[in-house]
Order: sequence, then structure tokens, then C-alpha cells
Amino acid sequence: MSSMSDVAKRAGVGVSTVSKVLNNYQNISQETRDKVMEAVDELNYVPNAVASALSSKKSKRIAVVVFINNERQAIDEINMQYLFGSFEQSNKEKLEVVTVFSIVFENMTKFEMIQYFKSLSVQGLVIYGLHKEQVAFTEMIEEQHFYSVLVDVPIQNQKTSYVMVDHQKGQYELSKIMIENQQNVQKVLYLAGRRDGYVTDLRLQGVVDACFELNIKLNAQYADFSERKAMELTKIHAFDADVIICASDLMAIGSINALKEMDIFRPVCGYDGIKLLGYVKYHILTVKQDFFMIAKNAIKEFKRLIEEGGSQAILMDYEIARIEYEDVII
Amino acid sequence: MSSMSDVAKRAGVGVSTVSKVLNNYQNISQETRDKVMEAVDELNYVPNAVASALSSKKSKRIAVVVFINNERQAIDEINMQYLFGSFEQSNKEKLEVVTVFSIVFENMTKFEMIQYFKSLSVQGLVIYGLHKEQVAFTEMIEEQHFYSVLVDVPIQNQKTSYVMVDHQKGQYELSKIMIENQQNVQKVLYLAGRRDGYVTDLRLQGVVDACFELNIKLNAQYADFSERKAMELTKIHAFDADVIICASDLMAIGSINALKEMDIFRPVCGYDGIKLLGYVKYHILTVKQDFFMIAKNAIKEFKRLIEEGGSQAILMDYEIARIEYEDVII
DNA sequence: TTGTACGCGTTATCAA
DNA sequence: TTGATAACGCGTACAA
Repeated sequence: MSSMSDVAKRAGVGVSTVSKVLNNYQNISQETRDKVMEAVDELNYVPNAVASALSSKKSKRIAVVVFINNERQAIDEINMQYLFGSFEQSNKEKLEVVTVFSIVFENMTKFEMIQYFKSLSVQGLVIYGLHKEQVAFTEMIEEQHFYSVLVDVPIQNQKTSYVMVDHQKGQYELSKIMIENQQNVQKVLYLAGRRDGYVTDLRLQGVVDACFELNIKLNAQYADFSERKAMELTKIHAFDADVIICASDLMAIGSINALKEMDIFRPVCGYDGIKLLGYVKYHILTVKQDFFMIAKNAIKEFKRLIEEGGSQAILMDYEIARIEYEDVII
Repeated sequence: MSSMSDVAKRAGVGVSTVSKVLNNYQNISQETRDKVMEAVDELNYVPNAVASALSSKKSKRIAVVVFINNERQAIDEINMQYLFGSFEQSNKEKLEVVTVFSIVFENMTKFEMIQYFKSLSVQGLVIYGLHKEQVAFTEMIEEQHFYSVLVDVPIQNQKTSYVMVDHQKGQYELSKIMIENQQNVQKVLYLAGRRDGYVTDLRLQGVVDACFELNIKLNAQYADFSERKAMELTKIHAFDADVIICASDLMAIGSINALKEMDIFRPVCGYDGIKLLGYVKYHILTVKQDFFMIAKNAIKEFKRLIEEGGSQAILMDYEIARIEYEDVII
């Protein structure tokens, strides 16, 4: 492994000059720049990320935090897209990623979490899947110990941006379509997510808005993003509803399965647009999110945030669509 | 953030003593040990992973490498389980994980890849999803530049262990069951994986063995782990076969869908045991692998390898089972 | 515009 | 059994 001083010797300059060239400082003559780059190529020099991180507090290290509740989640598609998008964009932006799964700070206090992230020498955090019940973590964010970008959590302060689709608008639009597509809808059953989910409220407000506008009765139940609960609640409330609107595709699948058991039909729609929907072949409408792009934008925003400063709330596009088997398979 | 020297001052000892205590060196009196640990507690000291990695070449950093071919894979369940298992175990073993997706070295030469991993200051690699077509990467492993543990790739040398289920035995057993469960089977259609997959050959050998033993004709076709190809090949070859054996659950799904279109029935089985199988509700037999445990064992083996030395080939358990919707949903 | 020298927080060597 | 002190490789203030 050649180091910076090797490059410096080879190019006949000082180490700091090499550093400056590599970090795109001004005040370096084109001639020196060329000499250095030539030496870099000849020696196949690759900067040592670790040394760089240690040396400067403005390192390019970033923690990607993923909250996973169940050890073995039914569907990992969303988190995987988040991870993959994060890595791809970080790679482009020359950021080094430290992946952190929530199990790591399961029993940590807020203070210990802060210590933990500081010990990782990260510049900040990009966070996926945070719930309200994670009080300590949320406080840490609100106290602005780190720059951070939250996905699907509408918290914004001087050091904190967030990225998400407009869940309220998405759920509102889809609800309207579902209601208006049927004749004579009187009552809607809404299967909401977890009480402590940040997006749950937004989506709920979307259905509320739609029902209010169209003068429709609404029965909203929390199904905790669980298919099993969605099945149970469908069995209890579906007879009394004309349309079933679900806050996730998985719950929609559960609901449809319950309807089949009950041997009745109700129009159902989902939320998220996961590929699984194509496999089960329920051609229902859903609010399709591009998790890959959301993640890429979260990283972009992080880069911007630490460089330019000034937090932002970024709303991503969604699409009301059906997920077809044909589009999903490879 | 308190550093080691803060702890040293507080405990009234030298920094190197603190280091020794924290790294469980011998030749430290219990008295000093206690003093140091007390100071550590009082100051909430957390060691800086970056500095540690820079200082010692025997760092506890490890690269978890995940090969993903398609940008947006249909089913990410397997890779997510791999990642999750890796993180959980690494956390237990006090290893720091650097996650590397294969896009990173898409256009790198072998030499550049070596430089890249060295620049990360990692002690070694744990690798998931490697294919034979990744020539440069494979050479890098074979040249033993790093300690590594491979999953589903039977390469072993002084610095390289591997972990996988006994694919040949698994495919053999399931094939026998499939053939013996039907009356009068004459010919088997086998949809194999990718030609350049390491496990493809092993699984193929499993069916070959079973067919040879039972004196059954075998038509083996490469379907590249693609549902679409599995559908196409089924349409061409299914009429002429009594049983269809697939080298992945996804291909089995594709095959069944083709059979439905053709309006004929053939017994089909899969391989992997993914949860998706529960959702599509095809109650077919499959070779169920525990990807989470496989990953945990890969990390364990890595730790053992760098500490004790001496590579190993570790065979994990599998289970011939059906994946039911009830067992899969939350 | 360039180079010297110090600091980042550890680990490791070696002398005490 | 302990503690100075020198690496590890890079960034940067400051001097030249």
C-alpha cells in the first residue's frame, strides 16, 4: 500500500501538497497538480479512509441507520432498497457508509447512543424506519448532536432534514379514486398502520380529508402494519363497509384473504407498491413509492446539508398504480 | 468525547496501561484494572473505532461484501437476512462492519480491488452472492490477500473458509422425494440456476444422482434463476416430463404459472424456502435454508479464522419443508 | 504557491 | 507490572 508520502516523494513535492491536490484545494498550480496526479496513477494510490476520518472531524463518514423491529421481517424489500440506494449514492458522493441496525442500541440510553455515534467518527446520520416509541433516539435528533436526514419522519431543525412522499396527499388521492370508482359508497373501512408510526397520522388525515369532502362515513382501525391484524379487523368490520382502504400493501393482502374466507367482495387498495403485490396477483391500486430513489435523495440531501447548511423538507413523487406480475419478475 | 488519555489521567495511569486493560492483556494487576475500569465508567468512555483501526493492523474491521446483479432485485429477502445476520453477530463479536455492495468495484481491476480493500483497513472479507463470472474478485480471494469467508462458494485455502448448506445432498433428497411420491415417473425436468453460479453445479449433481439411482431420465435446462426463463422452459419441456424440479423458489413460481397457462398439472418443487412462497400460496416442497443463521455462522467463522487460523468448510443444516402463509405473516 | 510540523486516538515496542 | 514514545496516514495552520 502506497501512502501519501510515497506519492509526495514520487512527485517531488510535500505531503500537504498532495493532500491539497486530492482534496481540490485552490492555490495549486496546474503543473504541480499534474505531477501529483501522475504519481497517484503510477503508484495506484488510494487514500486511506480510516486515516482521513481520524485526522479531520469533517470526515466523509456517515451512519446509515435502519430500524428493524422483527428479527425476521416478512418483507425486506423496502429496507433493502433503502440500503441499496444509500450505498449507490454514497459511492457517487464519495461518502463512506457505516451501516447500523437498530439492534445495536437496543438497550442504550440517549447518552450512550450519542457516545456510540461519536465513537464511530461519523459526520451525521441518515435514518430509515424510525418510530415514535424510540424516544431516546428521537431526542438525540432533536437535540441536534449530529447532522441528520430522516426518511418518513417529519422532523426538521437546523441540522435535520427529512425526505418522504406526501403521504397525506397520496392517501387522499387514492381514497378519492376508490370511493368515486364505486357506485353509492356509504362507508369506508380504513386499516391504519401503527399508532406510533410517524406516517400513520399523515395517511390517516388523507382518508379523513377524502371522506369529509365526499361526505362518506369512515371507520378507522389501527392494524399495526400487520397482515394478521388486518385479517381480523376485516372479519369484524368489512360487512359494514363498502370499500376497504389499507395503509400498507401487506395489510391489503391480509384484508383480501379475510374477504375470501368470508366469501364476500369489497374493493381494497394498498400502500407502498411493493413487488410482492405482483406475485400474489391481486391487481389492486396502491400508492407506489420509489424507495431506491428516496434513499438516493436522502444521501444527496445529507451531502448538501453538511456542505451548504440549511435544512430542507423534501417531498418525493409517488404514483397511483397497480403492481403487475409481468413488471415485477426477472 | 473523552479519549483514552482522559481515562489515563483520571485513573492516574499511563495511556498504554489503559489500552492494555481494555484489550484484556495479561500482566496487569487487578488493582490497576479496577482503577481504569472505574475511570472508564465515570467518563462514559467509548473507544474510537477509527483510531483503533488506523493504529493497529489487527483491527476488528471487516468488510461484508454483497453481490447484487440487478439494480432492483425482485426479492431481497435473502440478502437482507444475510446482512441482518452479519450485523447481529458482528455486534456480538465486537467487530466493526463495513458494508460493500458489488457496484463499488464494478469496473475495477483485481489490483484496484485489493487497493480498495486495503484502503478500508479491513482485516478481511465475508462474501455473499459471488459468481464465477467475477474473475478478478475470485482471483483476489485465491491469492489470499485477505482472510475471507465465502458463503455458497466452495473455495478453501489457508486464509479462506466457506459456509453453505450441502446443496448436492439437499437437492438429491428432495429430488428423490418428488420422484418417489408420484406413480410411475419416467422423466424429470430440472430447471437449473445460472451457469456461472457456484452452487448450480452442486445442485445439478444432486438431481443427477437421484435420477441415476432411481433410473429416471433427466432433462436439465439452465434457467438462470429467472422466473421468466423458467416459464419459457416449462412451456417447451413440461409436456414431456412427469415432475419439474427447480433450483430456486422463484423459478418454481414461474414454472407453476406457466403450467397454469398451459392448463396441465405437474408436481413442482423449489429451493431456498423464501417467505414469498407463503404469500403465493403454492404449497410446494422446497429446501429451506436459514439465511440468517448462515450469516451468523459466517461471521463466527471469520472471527475464529483470524484468531485461531486454519480454514474450514462449514456445512449448515437445511430442511425439506413447505412454506405456509400462516407461518410467514406477522 | 509550497512545505514543515503537529494533532487526531489508538496500539505496540521497549526500557524502567 | 507499568509508562514514555513512536508509529498508523491524513488534514491543516502556519511558516517560508
